[in-house]
Amino acid sequence: MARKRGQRVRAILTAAAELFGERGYAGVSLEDVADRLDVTKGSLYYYFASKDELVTAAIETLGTDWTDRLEALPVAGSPTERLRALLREHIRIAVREYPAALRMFLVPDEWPEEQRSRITALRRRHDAVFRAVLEEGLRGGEFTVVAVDPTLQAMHAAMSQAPVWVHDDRGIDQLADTLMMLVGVSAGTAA
Amino acid sequence: MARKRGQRVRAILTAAAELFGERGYAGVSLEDVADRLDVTKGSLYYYFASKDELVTAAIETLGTDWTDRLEALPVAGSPTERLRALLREHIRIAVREYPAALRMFLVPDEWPEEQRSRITALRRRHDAVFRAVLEEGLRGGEFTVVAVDPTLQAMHAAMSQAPVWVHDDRGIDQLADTLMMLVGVSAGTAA
DNA sequence: ACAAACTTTGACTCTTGGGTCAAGATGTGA
DNA sequence: TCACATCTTGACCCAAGAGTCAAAGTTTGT
Repeated sequence: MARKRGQRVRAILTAAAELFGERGYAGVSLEDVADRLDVTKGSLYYYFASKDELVTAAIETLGTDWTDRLEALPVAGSPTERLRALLREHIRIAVREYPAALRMFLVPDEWPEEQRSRITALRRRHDAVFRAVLEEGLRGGEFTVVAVDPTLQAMHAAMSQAPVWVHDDRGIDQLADTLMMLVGVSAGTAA
Repeated sequence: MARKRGQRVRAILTAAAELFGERGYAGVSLEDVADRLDVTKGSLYYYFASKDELVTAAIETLGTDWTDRLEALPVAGSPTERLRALLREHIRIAVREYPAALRMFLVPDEWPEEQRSRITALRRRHDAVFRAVLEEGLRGGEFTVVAVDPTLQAMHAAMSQAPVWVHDDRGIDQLADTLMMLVGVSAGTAA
């Protein structure tokens, strides 16, 4: 009963996340979402009070899943190894599973105010995973950066757009290695 | 006569580029564009057959203008100096004038073939400016990269998203210096 | 001054999309 | 089987926005 409802909600959120990821907030109608689920628009309103609410929930689900998986990576190894593993995994998820999710996180200005702040919160948690490793590497002298924030922002920007031009494992590794340059670690270096 | 028409068209494209740059394709109506020019929507249809056509032309204007400005930068100096200048100028334009340009360049996926190829051509020309300096720096041993393409892609991704989190001159400089790390040049180094 | 060409208007059509809701369909439990 | 709760539907409302067009306004050349 309550479980069934949960599954239904989940299915809706998955469909919504895919579509909004592909075409952005204004580019997707609730009819589109309903069509993909083979139901009618009215049905969606039984579960969500508005388009905004649906979209917020969809982003939240996607963002939470994503961060969970990054946090689940092994904590062993040097900062260099761990950062590289994080980058690889992040790019892999982006490329393989949410190839179009980028627009969702990319375009906060377009979204209603309430949604914006929740996305920001998600991002912060996501960001913290990378920040922790980066700062550890800095303390240990393993990494060098101009400043922490722009470094993280640049990493995320590049990873978010990766699906546009990265398609195979080699591309994933190359991009991860390229981004390691941002912390002053060259590809050959096994610090 | 023909000149007058050209000026009018340019005025429309400028207004359109600004608006679409701010809020994206779906977020701007032709009424919005008309309002900014103190004319009515019908008037725009005298110059452009459709919203798509207007937007494509606006993107072309924006892209051409942008690349022109990068190409106009002084050619003197080492690759390091020139690349840094390019990055700074690019970020400055993105942050100050076309905060949502990225969005415009991402939309084309579903657009008609003709418009898409024009935009692709723009991108290639834009990319070539950076590629030339990067390759020169590599030949001279000044730069080190994992691979040229992911490096350029990462740079552009970061710069395109800069408007989201960069707001002042200090941020612009920091980001430019951060991106120099991608080619193996640390902030302090004046190669 | 006048006609021809050019430009702008505003009212109009049509479609799309967010949101509502009463009525029907499908369970679920006793 | 009956009653109650849980979905689902499809018709409907309303607003916004793309696109059209005849008529009015403005230039321009002669």
